[in-house]
Parts: sequence; structure tokens; C-alpha cells
Amino acid sequence: MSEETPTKPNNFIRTIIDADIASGKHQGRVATRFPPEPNGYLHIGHAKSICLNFGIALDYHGTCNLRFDDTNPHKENAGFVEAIKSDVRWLGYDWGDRLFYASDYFQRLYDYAVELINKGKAYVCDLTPEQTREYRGTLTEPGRNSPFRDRSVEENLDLFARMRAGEFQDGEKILRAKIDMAASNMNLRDPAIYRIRHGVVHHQTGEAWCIYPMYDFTHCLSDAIEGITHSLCTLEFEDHRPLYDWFLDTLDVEHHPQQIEFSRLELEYTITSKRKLTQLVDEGHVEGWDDPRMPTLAGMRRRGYTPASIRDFCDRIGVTKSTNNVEMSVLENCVREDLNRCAPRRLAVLHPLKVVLENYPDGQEEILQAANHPQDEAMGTREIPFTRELYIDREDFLEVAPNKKFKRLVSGGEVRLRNAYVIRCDEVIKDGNGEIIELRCSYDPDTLSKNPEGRKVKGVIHWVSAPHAVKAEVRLYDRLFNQPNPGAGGEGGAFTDHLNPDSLLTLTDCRLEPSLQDVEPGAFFQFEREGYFCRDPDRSHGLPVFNRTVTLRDSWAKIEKKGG
RNA sequence: UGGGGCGUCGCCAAGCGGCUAGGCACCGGGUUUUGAUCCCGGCAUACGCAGGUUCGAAUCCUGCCGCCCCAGCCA
Repeated sequence: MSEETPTKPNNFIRTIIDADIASGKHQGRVATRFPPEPNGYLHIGHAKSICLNFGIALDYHGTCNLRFDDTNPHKENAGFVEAIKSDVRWLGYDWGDRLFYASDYFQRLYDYAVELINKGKAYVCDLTPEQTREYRGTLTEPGRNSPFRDRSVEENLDLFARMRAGEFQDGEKILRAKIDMAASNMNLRDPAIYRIRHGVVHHQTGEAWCIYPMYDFTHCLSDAIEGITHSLCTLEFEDHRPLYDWFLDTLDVEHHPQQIEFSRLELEYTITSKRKLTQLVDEGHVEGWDDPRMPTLAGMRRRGYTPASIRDFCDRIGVTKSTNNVEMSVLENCVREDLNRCAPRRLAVLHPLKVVLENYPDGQEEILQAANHPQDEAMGTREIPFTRELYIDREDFLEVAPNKKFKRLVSGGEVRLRNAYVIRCDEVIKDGNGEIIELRCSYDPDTLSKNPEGRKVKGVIHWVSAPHAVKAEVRLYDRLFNQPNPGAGGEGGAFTDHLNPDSLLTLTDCRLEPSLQDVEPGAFFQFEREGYFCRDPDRSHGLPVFNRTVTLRDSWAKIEKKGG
């Protein structure tokens, strides 16, 4: 990363790592991994994990592997693999040559399963899924041993080999670890470690296997094989840690990584559940995984969030085991801060209102210079044409000021046109319905780059030259849900009831300054007084499309709200 | 009624026996050709509750209370 990192985040995981290094554990080595299952797109919650794992590797001069946890071919595909790789890269991280797949280890995993059987620690079970559930017991009652639990090693070896050879149907048999059916931790009640899956083509291994290892068996061994030192995962896996350790203690492995759990990110007014995000896409509530309203990295990228702002966000929210629900304002502050620093300023009128300067010569055209950034001269200037006919935003004009704090244009009043002259509104033209359709104004030729004499003009508004204006579509986004915690309330799927019907507002008659004519998709700007926007790749309507990433902080809106 | 976690300001979060960091939000004020940015100041009983140990506890002990996770041949 080229950015300077002034203060490294501190958290309990880094504290553990510091202690491990001090004590010489793992020979002082630090190796982490980011292990997504390729069954969906990465979201802001994954960003937390990516920043944690890759960030630690960077700061401790260690390594971080990208490993696809691809043990369930049913839900996975190569498209997700590619999308995930590109998202991690976009976020700013590099796994070098350490790209792995759990499926790379299928043969070794199979061998480990055989070792388990040989040690009398695994058996082939013929119980149906329903029976297995009955035998498992409940949270408060112990389970019962499977009638197949005491098969001989020879029989298990033979059966497992035949499972692999494809002699049995899906669900007919599974391989189970032999641990303790009375364990208070449900995960230890003889968990399944291999299941039979015919008829699916695995995106990496094709049809080479018809049995697939389960997560609990695969993950710890993959970590061990790769020499991972600290295996960081979310809290729901806390109960799995005894199992993680059991496999590594039972089998003959060289490394025993330490699993450490942290709490997942919850962000107000959105969801970070892959299942629910998939539902939003599948049911058409959004236009796709990269819909700018989605909390996916692809969506946020399209919305205009920068990688640096997301990394900053992850630093700020910290890493703990506490339940959390982070306010959207933290994320918004991060983008604003980054974009304020690097987004070139532009003038763009979202709700155009025609202004005619009656004392400006018809046909005359001036080229004015405007700074691309008010604080950063190095960003240079651009030229903007000034003519007799302009557009200003309808929200910047009111016939009479609602209060003395209002400093935009009013009838008979003056206002500064940003980077140009001071104008006065002389006449308001309305149509038959009383709708204001045009303003007749006059400009003060002696106010370019200097204040008028004898009076002060407080307001500054943005504008564009009508004959030069670029027509564009602008999409304004708001929160996807209207509830702070739409995902709460269990797995009922009722979260879609909380979708915000106004999460997208499309403006199709916007006018931009000419320099915005041919900018690349992804290019970002601050439209002065409006917010940060970026060019969308969509060209289907013929008009350029801009997405609003986030508004500017708006203290006027607060004053208005208070004033009534 | 089993097991595993969590509970410090509105939201995050430091702290690990000796004046409760910081960020976001919010509230004032200053600068300003973006009501932006930037700058200054404020947020004086916030350590879940109740006991206990101690000269001293958010930090240690005990007991409560609240919330989350676990009964996939998902990860």
C-alpha cells in the first residue's frame, strides 16, 4: 500500500500475536489467510476480515493467503471465484503466489480421513439425515450412539473407499468423526466429515470426486497444511474451535494453528448476510450484485466508494468480540474525508432552472478559469464557459426568503455564481400554472474574482452555461432499508419488508459543465454544493450517468429542520 | 432447563488494580467565492445490576440481569 499508515490499529488479536512473537511461538512467524467460499460476492463484512488478515500480514512482515473454501460445489461457481479475486485486489491487497483452494487438498484430506479411520476415530454411518438428527439429541439432552458407531476399522476402510468409488447414493452414507454423543457442545456429537454428492461438477476438480469433506474437517487441515499461524474467523465458529483442535490433535500434522474469533460487522440500515444479499439479487429487489445500493464491494465500487475509504473504515471500527451495529455516518465520514482530499471539483445542476442575463450581450462567450480543488493548487484549473443563458438549481431560488439566514437567490436579491459574477434577479417568469420557468437577471461585470463595492453578497450558488451544458442522468441513492437493523428478527426473510422504497431517485434532466463530457466510468468528482459523484459504466440511455456516492455534510439542512 | 460468548458516552472503541484514550455523531464559535473543507471549544455520575476483596476496582471474587450463537449430510 502506498498510503501512509500513521497509527496502526491495536486490537486483542494483535495483542495475542505480539505475545506469540515475544514467546517465540511459530518461530516468530505470522501467517494468516482470507478464506471465502465462492458462493456469492464479497461485502463490507468481508472487507473487515480482509483488512484484518492482510493488514496483520503486512504489519508483521508475514504472509496472507487467499484460499477458497470450496467444499460445497452445489452453491459455488467459477464466476464467484473471479469476482472475489478482483474485489480483494481492488481493495488493495495482494496475495502474490499464495492463491489456494481447499479443493487443492482433496487427496490429502482423503488420506487424513483414512488415518482417522485407522485410528478408530471415524466411522461410516448409514443413518438417514432424519435419523441422524434424532440421534443427535437436543441442546439439553445428550445424543445416542449411532448403531454403526462400532464398525471395525477394516469395514470402515472398505466402506469409505466404496463411498469414494461411487458405489453409494447421495445421503446413503456419511463418514463421521467418533467423538462424544453426550458432549454439551453439539459440534462434538460425532460430526459428519464427508458426504456423498453425485452429479455436480466442481468448478476446480470437475467430476474427480463424488465425496466432499465438510468445513470443520477441511478448514483446520487446510490451515495446517499452509502453515497458517493465526486462523481468524467470526464468533459463530467459537463453538467449533474444540473440533478444530480435536482434528489437529488427533491427526499427525506438523502445524497447529490457533483459531481466534472476532465479532462480525453489523452496519446500520443494511445487511451483511450472504444469504439475504443473494435473495435481494435473485428476487430483483436490486439490479444485481453490483447495484450501488448493495453493501457488496462491487456495489460500493460502482457507487464511488474508494478502496482507501473502506480500509480506513475497517481501521476505525476496530476488532473485538462485542456485538456491534456501526452507524452509517462512520462509513460516510470515511468516504467524504478521502474524496474531499482527492476529488476534482465540478459544477453540475441537478434540477435546472433557466436564467437569462439581460445585460449580457447575446452571443458573447467568456472562458473562465476555475480551480479543481480549493485547497490543493497542484490539482490545477479547468475552463468553464460563461454566456447569457445559464442554468441554476431550482432549490437555489425562492421568490421570498423564508428567513434572514437564507442566502441563496431571491426576487430582487443578489447571489454569487461560483467562479463567476454576482447576479441579481430582476424578474420571475411563470407558466400558466404559476410554475417558475425562468429568471430574468442582470450580472455585475465588476465582480469577477472580486467582491462588489459597497455591499456584501453572502450566497454562492453553482451554475452551468445553457448552450454548453452536458445533459446527464444522475442517480441519487439513499439507504437500502428504512430500519437500523433490518436483518434482526431471525431467518423469516421478513427483512425485505424493511426495504426503503426511495432508495433510488433517478434524475434524467441534469446539466453538467462541459468538462464532464467524456469522463471514464469510475471517474469521481465533487459536484460543488451537492456531493461526491462518479461516472457509472451504464451507457444504455445515451446520456452519461453519474452516481451520487454521498452528499456533502449539510449544516443548512439542519438549520432548516430546526427553523421549521 | 445444556454449552459457548458479549455487556465502557447516541454509535464504534482504548483500557488488563492507582487521574475512564480516541474516532463518528451532536452542540457552540472562527475562516471561507462550496451553508463544503479547515480551525477552536463543548459533550462536567458512560464502565449492565448487587454485593465482596483492597488504602484504592471498569479492571480481582461471588451472585444476578439482559442480549447473541449452537440441535445442516452449509460455511
